[in-house]
Amino acid sequence: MKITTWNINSVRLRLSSLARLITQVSPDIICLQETKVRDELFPVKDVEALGYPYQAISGMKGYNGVAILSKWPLIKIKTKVWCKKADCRHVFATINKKGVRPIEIHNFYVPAGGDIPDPEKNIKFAHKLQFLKEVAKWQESRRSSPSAQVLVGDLNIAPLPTDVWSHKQLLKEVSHTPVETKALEHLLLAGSWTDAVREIIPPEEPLFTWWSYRSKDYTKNNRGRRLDHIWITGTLKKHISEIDVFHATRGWEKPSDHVPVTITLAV
DNA sequence: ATGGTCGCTTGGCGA
Repeated sequence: MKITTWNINSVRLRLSSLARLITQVSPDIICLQETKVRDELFPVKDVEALGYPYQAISGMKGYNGVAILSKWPLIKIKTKVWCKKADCRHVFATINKKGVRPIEIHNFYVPAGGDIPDPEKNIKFAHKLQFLKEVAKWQESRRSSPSAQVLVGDLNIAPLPTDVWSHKQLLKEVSHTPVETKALEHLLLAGSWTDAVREIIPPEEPLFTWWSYRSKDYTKNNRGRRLDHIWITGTLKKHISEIDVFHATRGWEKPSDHVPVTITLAV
């Protein structure tokens, strides 16, 4: 089972990129973030034609939006409201493929948090921390639920020193501040998750999934960050067969600033 | 230290 997560930054603008990704990676499940489209306008038919008839979508006009596209039936589709905002940042469902045990999959788009890493001065940063706190609390309360779970998404935090181009220079930048990386660690522990990507790619090795648009040539200084994650529960740990960060998309025409990350599970 | 670029919409916000 191949599961891909990708912050696509507008699903309508990048349908052809999605098609190209599918040709090259052929995932069973694709989790998108920043779809930026209301559900009524989601390109359901186009996505069906690409081979994904089962879709769990949660979108709004202009901002945010998440979607799970699947080759296999999705059951128990749900969304959650966090921080009392119905801002389409979390959709989850159970993958119900014949002959495979059900896997619950969570797709998150964590608030980016603005520019100033101080919750007193920056309401967006306060929102980000509150969001992580609420999700962690929820995870603690449902520890006994499905044993096979996957959590993916744009978590907007690069936790390890090797998840950013310069640990030292980014310690005061939103996405890599200690308060955020601690909050993410707390969430990871709260749900008893394993960082599947770092199980395969050694933590010593720099690894990025996002490069800012605000640079002429992203390859030149390689100033990236690992903001996109795949976490799994313990029972799936022994089934990881591959992790792929599909860097190529960042060099495509009209790229998203994030690249897809894929896990292959031998289930 | 600052500004740099996108996408959704057409002025300005969010990333």
